[in-house]
Parts: sequence; C-alpha cells; structure tokens
Amino acid sequence: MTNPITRFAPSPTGHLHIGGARTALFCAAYAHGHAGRFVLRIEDTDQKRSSEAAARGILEDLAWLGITWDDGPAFDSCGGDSRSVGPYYQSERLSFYNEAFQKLLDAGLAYPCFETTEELAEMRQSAEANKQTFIYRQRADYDHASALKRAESEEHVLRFKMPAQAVTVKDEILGEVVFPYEELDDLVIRKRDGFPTYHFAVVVDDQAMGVTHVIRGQEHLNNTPRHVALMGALGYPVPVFAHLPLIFNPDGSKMSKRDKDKAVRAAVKAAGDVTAQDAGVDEGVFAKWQKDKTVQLPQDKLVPLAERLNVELPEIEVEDFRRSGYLPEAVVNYIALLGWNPGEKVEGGKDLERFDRAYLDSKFDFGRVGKAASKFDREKLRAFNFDLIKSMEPGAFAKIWRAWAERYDKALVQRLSAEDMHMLAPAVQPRAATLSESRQPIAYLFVDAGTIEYDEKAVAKFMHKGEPAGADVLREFAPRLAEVEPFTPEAIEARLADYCEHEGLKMGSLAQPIRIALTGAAVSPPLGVTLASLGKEESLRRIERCLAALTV
RNA sequence: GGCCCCGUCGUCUAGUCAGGUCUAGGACACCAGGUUUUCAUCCUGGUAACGCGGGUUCGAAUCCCGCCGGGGUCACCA
Repeated sequence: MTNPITRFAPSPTGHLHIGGARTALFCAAYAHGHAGRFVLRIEDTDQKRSSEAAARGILEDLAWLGITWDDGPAFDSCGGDSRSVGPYYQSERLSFYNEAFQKLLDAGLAYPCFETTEELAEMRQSAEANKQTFIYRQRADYDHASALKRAESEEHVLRFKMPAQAVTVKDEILGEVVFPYEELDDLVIRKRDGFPTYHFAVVVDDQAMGVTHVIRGQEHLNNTPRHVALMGALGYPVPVFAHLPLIFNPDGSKMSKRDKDKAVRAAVKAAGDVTAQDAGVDEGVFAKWQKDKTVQLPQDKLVPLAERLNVELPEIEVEDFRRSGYLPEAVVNYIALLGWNPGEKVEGGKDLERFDRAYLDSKFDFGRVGKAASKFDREKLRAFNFDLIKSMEPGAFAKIWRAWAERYDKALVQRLSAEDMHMLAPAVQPRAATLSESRQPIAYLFVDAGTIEYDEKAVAKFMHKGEPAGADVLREFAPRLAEVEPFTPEAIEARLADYCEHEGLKMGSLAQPIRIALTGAAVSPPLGVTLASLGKEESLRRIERCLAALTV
C-alpha cells in the first residue's frame, strides 16, 4: 500500500472531544508516517445540530494540538484543496450525493419510502413487543416504478436495499468480523430534507476523496458492514478499516460532554439557592437544564457558573484541557498511549513512554493498537504535563504561562508583569503540574497584607521557640534586608546566607520566620523569589505588620 | 433483549499472533526512607495483576471450549 489517505470527519456540534482528538491524531500520524495525506472533512449534514462556530472551534482545537491536515478547510497553514477533491463541508457536497442516489435508484438498489416517523415508531414498538429486533425490509410487493412516481409529489426518504448476504469486515485491529444479513436493515440513505445520512455521505465522500484507510472509534464497528455493502452497490473499492478501542471515564462510563453539566448540576442542587440569574440564562432554560440530564448549558455560561460554585469541571473536550493548563505536547503524548504503545524499551528495561509527534508519526501502526477500551487517567496526564513544565527553560515557560493567562486568567496578567513571571518561573515550575495550578505556590501575591492570618502552630514553632526566638531574629534582620540592592532573588539569597553565617544562625531559624511574616504560613517558594516577587517595600511592610501582630 | 467487541497490578500497559528465558517487566498513583532553609522538585526502596472453570501439552498469561464480567450498537444523529 503506497501513499495512504486517511481522514478525520467530525460533526460540528461542539468542541472537539478528547476521544476524537486521539482518532485525529492517529489518522494524521498514520498518513504522515507513510508518506500519505490526512484529510479533514466536516460532517454537517445534521442541519439542526451543526454550527459554523463549532466547526471553527474544532479546527482551533486541532491546530492547538499541533495536528495538521493536508486537505480540508483552510485554517492557518492547514488545509486547502490541492488535490481538487473538495469542498470539505458535506453541506456543500449535495451534488455528489444526488448523483450517487440516482445511480442506486436507477439500479433499483435504492428505493423511496413513505412511512412517517410515527408509523416507524409503531412498527418498532410492535416488533419489540414480540421480543424481536425491528429490521426494516423492502416489502415483498414493493413496486419500484409506482414508488418513483409517487416520490415525485410526496415527501419521502430513500432507503438502501441491503443485499441478502452476510458481510465480513476486515479490520486491521480486530481481525475479521462477520455480520449476518439478518442484522442488516435497509437503512435510510437520504433524509426527508434531502440531505444524505451519515452512512451514505461518508461512503460517497471517502471514495471521492480517495480515502484508503478508515480509522475511527469502535462505536462505528456496527456501521461498517452497512458501509461495505453500500460501497459494493456503488462499485467502490473497500478501504482498509481500523477501529480504535474506546476511551472511558475512570468509573467506566463513557466520557461525555454532559459530564460537565452533570457536575455543575449536582453543585447547583447542593447549593440550593442558585438562580437562573446567577447562571446568566433564562428561567425556562435553567429549569429545563436542572431537570433534563440531556440538556447542556452553553460553555460560556457553564464555566463561570462552575467557578462561582467552586466546582472543578471534568475535562472532556480539548478546550477543557487547554483551559486547565495542559500543554498540547503532553496531551498528545498521553492520548497517543491510550490504546497504542510503541513497544520499545529504553535503558533499564523501562517502556518508552515519552515521545513527540515526529516519533509517533514514524512509529504508529495498527499492529500495536490494543483491542480493549481504556480509562482516561487524569493523574497520569497530569504527570506528563508536570514533567514537561519542569523541564522547560524558565523563559520559555514564562512565555506560555503568560499566553495561557491572557486567555484564561486575566487577573494573573494584571497582577504580574512579564518580567515578574519570568522571575517566578523557576519557583512555579516544580510546584504546578498544570498552568491553572500555577497560582497555588504564589498565592501570597494575591492576598492583601492587611488580611494575612498567621498559622498558630507555625508561629508557636518558629517565632516563639528557639534561642534567640524567631521573632527576634526577624526583627534584627529586617534592616539588613532593607539594604539589599538590587532586590533580586540572587542578591537576597546571598544576603540571607551571609547574615546567617555571621550570626551563627541556621538558615531555617531565619527563613521560617520570614515565610510566616510574608505569607502567614511556614511554606513558600525559595525565599529569594518570594521576597523579590513581593518587592522590598511590601516585604518590609509585611514583616513589620507581623512583628506588630505578634507582640500584641 | 438481538447482534458485535473486549477482559494482565487501582489506572495505562509490556509479554499473547511464532507456549518454556515470566518466582509476569515498566509508567502513573500510593506507601516508606534520603537530600533540601519550608513546601515542592530530585534520589532510593516497597505494596500491588494474568476474571473463573475445564481441557490440549512434559510445560499456558500465551492455544481451545464454557462461564462470568465490562462495553458498543440497534435513528430520517454522526
């Protein structure tokens, strides 16, 4: 097989799901690792649910992850139509589908049906009552010619006449899977509104775009025999299939966008007094959302509400991980390991787990994709992210940290200059596994000096005990601190060390009192950074206030 | 419920296709020590798994069968 063409075909109904991201990643990796092309196609045949904004969001999510596509919607340096097989929005490809419909219609392989949705529901129910699975089949006395005539004036759908034989799907990951004819119904291929169903559009488009390898989630396995049958009827070659194992929540449930609403809904219920106004939506919408598990609040309402209620939203979509402060490289590395692994050992007999895109592209193959579903372990992703953060140059970290904050934490940007963030970087990096955790080690910067409460135990241990007592050491040292110039972490550290040596003090006996004075507790980043980030004036003010508070 | 897929530490997995070198290896998490001016980082060590039952075989995590368990899918959504 030379020059494979893979494709990722999301429906634009929201941000990119993390599972979809993995599929896209593997599609891109396989294509790029085998001198092929990766196509991105937007499946917007569901007019009720699709939106242009969502489509754009998905492109952004992919671009952020660094997953680039060769053919598809133009975005940044991605996409374009150099092979002239576009357009890449299915809603703009109706003429292709109509041509294929006609072909099947002429051959009697597609036929109009006139049952209403209600009638079908009834048929389904009665089948169920008889403990049978409802399978739609063309009636024995079906008259094609008169149906075609009737279709000219009546609303109808088109169904595919399923050939009466079992279908074997050859899958690169699962092997051969046989589906008996009895399980395959005459599926709808054109909806009442004239749009093709997913099954039809995907087959026509994949053929038109030269797709050779269909890589998708295992939830599509049951659809595949239908697609294969359709391909046969249309005279298309059958591509290679590879169905990826599913990704679940840690509790085994399916990772769903609704999980986010679920978390907030529970918090709203627990709080008891949250109003529609608090949520920023209509009364009706809010009431419906509270009752109906399938209703979702818009992202821009849900996120602020979650923040107000102090709920941590589960990350489900790529955008969620981005907001939480994960680095795209970490996300990509982690999800690549969900269901796949390179099977390579490094020194010490350890599995090779950390790698970049180039490595993935060069090594990815279906032979090493597992069959079993995997659970999404945020702790491990977090560890990957943490490692990446720790290993960055402070300057580089400060840059991405600021870029992130500009998007998701405006207050941080207002409080800290780019220079501040650069100085803080070495202190923050080993203490924040994600960018959103970066506030924790420097929380002291965000409290007003006047409101600091001093931890009793710490005060007792470090301020009152000892000979001399910590408070006295601190009082003696304060003037020396005032002399430090410039007030940089290095200069401060040097002065500190100097002073301790001269006075015959242990570092801790001075360091801990300073920490308590500055932050209220005996925990903080290295003193040089802590002091410098606060600034000389503020540092001295806090020390003074602390000393005063202790003597009262 | 029908059909389909799956089943190694808590989690992700190596090992399974070509049965022995597997008293089952790694990673994350967890626990315990150590380094450090606190916290964190870092270093060292530890706990922990072949779902169950039958076969086949000198020998099974690896092959076969059954059971149990988990999941997917049954739309004019994708």
